[in-house]
Amino acid sequence: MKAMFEPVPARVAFPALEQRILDFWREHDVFRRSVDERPADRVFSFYEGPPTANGNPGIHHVLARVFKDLLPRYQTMRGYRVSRKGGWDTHGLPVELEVERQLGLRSKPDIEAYGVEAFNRACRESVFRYVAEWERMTERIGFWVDLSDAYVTYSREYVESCWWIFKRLWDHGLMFSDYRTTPHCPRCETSLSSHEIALGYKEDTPDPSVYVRFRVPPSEIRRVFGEGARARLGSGAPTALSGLVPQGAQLAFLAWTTTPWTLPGNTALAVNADAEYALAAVGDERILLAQARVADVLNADARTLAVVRGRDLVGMRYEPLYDAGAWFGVQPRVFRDGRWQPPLDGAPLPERRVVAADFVATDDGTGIVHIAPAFGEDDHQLGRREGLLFLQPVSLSGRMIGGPWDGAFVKDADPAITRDLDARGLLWRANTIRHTYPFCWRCDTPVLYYAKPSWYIRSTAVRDALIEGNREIHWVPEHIRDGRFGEWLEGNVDWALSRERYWGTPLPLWTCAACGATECIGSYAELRARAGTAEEIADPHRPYIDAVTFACTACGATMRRVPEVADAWFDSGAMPYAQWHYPFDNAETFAAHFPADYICEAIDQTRGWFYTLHALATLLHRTENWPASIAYRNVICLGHILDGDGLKMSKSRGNVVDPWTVLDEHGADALRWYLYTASPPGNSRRFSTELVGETSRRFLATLWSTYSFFVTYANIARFDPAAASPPVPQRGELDRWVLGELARTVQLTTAALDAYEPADAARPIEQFVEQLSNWYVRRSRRRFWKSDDSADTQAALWTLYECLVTVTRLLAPFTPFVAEELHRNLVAGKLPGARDSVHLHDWPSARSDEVVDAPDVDSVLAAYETETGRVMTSTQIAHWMATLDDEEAEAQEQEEEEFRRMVAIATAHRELTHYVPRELVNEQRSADTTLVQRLVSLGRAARQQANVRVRQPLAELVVIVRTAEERAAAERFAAEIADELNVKRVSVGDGADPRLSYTLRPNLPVLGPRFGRELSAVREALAQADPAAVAARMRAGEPLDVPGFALTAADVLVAVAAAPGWAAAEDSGYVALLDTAVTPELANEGLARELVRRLQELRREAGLEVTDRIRVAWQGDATVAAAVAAHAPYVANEVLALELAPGDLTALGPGARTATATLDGHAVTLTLARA
RNA sequence: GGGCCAUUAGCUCAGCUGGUUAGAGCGCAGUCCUGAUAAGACUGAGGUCCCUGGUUCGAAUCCAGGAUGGCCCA
Repeated sequence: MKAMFEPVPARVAFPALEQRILDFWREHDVFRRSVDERPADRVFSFYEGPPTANGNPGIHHVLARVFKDLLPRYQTMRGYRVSRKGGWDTHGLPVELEVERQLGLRSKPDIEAYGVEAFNRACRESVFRYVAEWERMTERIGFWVDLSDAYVTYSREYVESCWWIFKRLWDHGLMFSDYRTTPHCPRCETSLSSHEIALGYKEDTPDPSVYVRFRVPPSEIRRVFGEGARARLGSGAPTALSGLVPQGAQLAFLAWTTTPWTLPGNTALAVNADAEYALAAVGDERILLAQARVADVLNADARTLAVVRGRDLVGMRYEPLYDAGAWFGVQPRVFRDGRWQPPLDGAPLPERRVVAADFVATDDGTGIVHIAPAFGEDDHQLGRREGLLFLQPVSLSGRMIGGPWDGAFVKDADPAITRDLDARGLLWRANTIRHTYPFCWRCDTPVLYYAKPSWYIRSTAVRDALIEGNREIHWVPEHIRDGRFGEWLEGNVDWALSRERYWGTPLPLWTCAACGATECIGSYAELRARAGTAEEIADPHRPYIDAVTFACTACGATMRRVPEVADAWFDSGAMPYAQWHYPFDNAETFAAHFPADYICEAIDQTRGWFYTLHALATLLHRTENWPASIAYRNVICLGHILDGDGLKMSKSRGNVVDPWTVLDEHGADALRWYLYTASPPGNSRRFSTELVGETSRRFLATLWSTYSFFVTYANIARFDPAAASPPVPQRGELDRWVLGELARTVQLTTAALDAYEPADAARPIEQFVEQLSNWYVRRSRRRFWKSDDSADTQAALWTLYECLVTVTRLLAPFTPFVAEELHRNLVAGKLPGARDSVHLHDWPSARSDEVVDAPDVDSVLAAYETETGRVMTSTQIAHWMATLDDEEAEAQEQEEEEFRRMVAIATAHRELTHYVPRELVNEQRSADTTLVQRLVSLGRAARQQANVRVRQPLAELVVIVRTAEERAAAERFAAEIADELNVKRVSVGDGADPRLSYTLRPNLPVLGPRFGRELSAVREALAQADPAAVAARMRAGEPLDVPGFALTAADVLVAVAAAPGWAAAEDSGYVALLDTAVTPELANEGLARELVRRLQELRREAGLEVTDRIRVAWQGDATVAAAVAAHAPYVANEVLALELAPGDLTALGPGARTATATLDGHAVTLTLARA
């Protein structure tokens, strides 16, 4: 007869197993079926944050993808349809940089010379360079995502959806252009948005730290410090300043900067109006700087001559470090009426002067800030407010324009400028500081702050809505919501959108050079109509789109597209709409999937994708009656993977672990399980291949060996899962215990997954498998294969089967491969209604089924439809049951009838709604088992102390527990403890035992609240009391005799220890006392067990099957003979011997196997042969 | 300079709202058990619960300050 289950080897190579499962999924189209079989009107929406495929995937990508995979698999099993549309992020600087490297281009002029058309073609070809690697990794780790239908951000349709968004924002005044200071990458020659800047900060960056003199001209010295000049001191008393700067002495403001290259652009100095500034004398020279900085900045011999307020310095003029005219090719500009414009013809340029600004602090530098409106953000604002001169002697590529260092990169000009100032006596001090400075997150070039025109999205207009919407988002970990993300939203600034680049979504803005009019185009049809062309827009990218022009409606001149493309983050934020080409297509699909129920990325996306999704959803919500103001409801924000030294893995550090080394060695399930269980998802985690291997051995191998054990004995016992299972109440105590643990595991795991806490969901499974293997199976071993009671064997097999099948379902989202393997052998084809894949089944539900007499399913379904007019599928029933908990059921009493009916249906469909009755959860039973395990553990410890092996039977074990309930439990489970510890009798001691000594400890949780401050006195009194007497009164239930305090048994804890002569182990008040005396009778029995063990070993050495019967011959001394004589039936039964005879070694004929051994000090020769 | 997170055994991590003697897995040492046998169990060594104050009868836990690391922002 063919075995019910395929035999399972005790060891397995998981990577090879996983390959077979992958083949199975592919051949049987399991992923697609798992989606399509779920009702189309029950959508769980998942958004894939698009990765870029122009680099090799690393272990951190695996991390994100396995967490992305988990919840869609789970929700599918909960009855939802979870379509998983893949996506690829294809635009942006990373792609351009890669292509520049390939083509040997070094700058934008190089690209222009090479040709934008060819360049963009190369970009398009390069974005999928590693796509095969990505697909291979994605499939290998079991991330189910539909890459065949992935959205591609460069596609014509995707770009058009982006245009539609731009148009909506434009129409509602949410896009604008302004001349502003933005972080600028001089190599990429484009702006970086604030979230990009956030990616590139580097700590400990060395930069020059220079203190520079800004000389005050003699005329100005005379004006301020000459005859009759006055300034207010801190006290307010007027003090004559005249004479403090002698005739002919030099006077200078001292300012500090870390960017000498901005000094040629200096047009003002800023002071804090309220701060105190010192006029200090250093030799003959006079220096002005913040009073608070004098000690740090000036030499020790400097003297403070006077102190004035910053506001007294405002308006003072100083000499330019470099004359505006010295910079050939640089056009001076001015701020007039708050706007940046060319100077009026013939009008003098604004003079360099001192201005007041709130941002000036006096805790570093000199309290006097060098202002270059062409560079810093604060400087630019100040220039606008104060009408300052604007000089920008630096090109967009970061090179000096004109002057002595024409063409030098600014960072290279720093030392030259410093030397020049030194030579001219203008340098006070120069050295190097280390601070945090932003670098371009892609090309690692230091970012320059640089004023230039840019396009913006007015996200500040919806700042409150962004914050409001964020409250509705469930963040894991929770602190991100109000912490990192919330604070980011609070400090929201307008989104600098434009990039002066090539390979990106072109901004659909056309401007008229003649009159300045701007139009935004929202679709290709609109553009064709506007341009009056019948020709389709085949490719919306540059340069083709730049060629489309049309006449300005205002003045009739030609309108041309602005040169910029969009920040690629805009593309990613647009994916909820653009992935479906909404609103041009798929309006229903979009509506069904917006907002996402779940997204998941690493924490570095807080200012990236998490933000752009949220920002665009909020902005679009502003423009119309949008379905929802948030783009996602639940988000798991993953911590980074760190290397063994706790450093972030990154390509630039070269410490990236190749996922394939882990996958090939330990397999995807081990890696997945490790990532889920190692730490909560938000924590950063150290990673090593060894840790994954440990997971594999500890968890997967344990599960596998339990599974292998089951299959071995189920086949022997002809177990048939299609037969009727024995009712749980008729099974053994151990069975009911393990099923209770199982039900609790289902509850815990389900609740944790519903809360988006994968680690909390996985850990109970791990604990359950451990208990299943190391307690249930171990305790039940004999029941499986040597039971005289076939009903008991069946009960054990059924229980283990149910546990394994349910664990398989629970594991399906976590470790989809091994779950599938077990399902394929244990369930598929073995049960009516069983599916060929575990991933097509429903999630186990832990709820009650009151209705036992289930009517025919079809008739119930029909009746349900007739009565309610609604159609119910079995999947829906399963979901309904899984989500409805008791409270809800009570609250919906009016639906009781409907509930009952559905329970009936679900019960009839038991193979679909895999079902673990929650009544099985029995806290008492769980606690009892924990107690038994604890006492057994103590018993082993006692044996260890006495140095008596477990195989040697002993007469008695006395256990002592702490409470009456535990006492009852210990008595009830005495036989089990005796069996596990190989003792003849287990008794429960009461502490009065003379073999014990006592110690008393106060029960602090009880006493603390009652006595508070007096507690130490109580302790003292207790320490003085006679422990044995107190213990005696406690047992008697009398008030305790502790002077001064009325204490009862509940107030005191008694610990006991063994008196000499007994082996004892104690832990937390639990005691195991072992009678270590070995009588000749016990020794005899111990020897018999030694014989069994040696014979079993011999069976295995002989390669016998588990069920083979044997004949045994033995030789030994009188002691051995006595042992055999006393225990022959036992020995024969244990080793399946039909014959157990003393004597001749060769009597058993050829094929016999012989071994000699010294057992318990007695020489024995054993021979066995197949019967 | 600011924010968030972390800091518990050699390593990776638990430790709930304060309460008895702070735990697990791995590693190490030893012992044992076993038709689950290249598994498993037990015992042991290994801890300043990052530091300093405070609150409290009592702090790994709460509060304040600091240190170190990671991330983020300026």
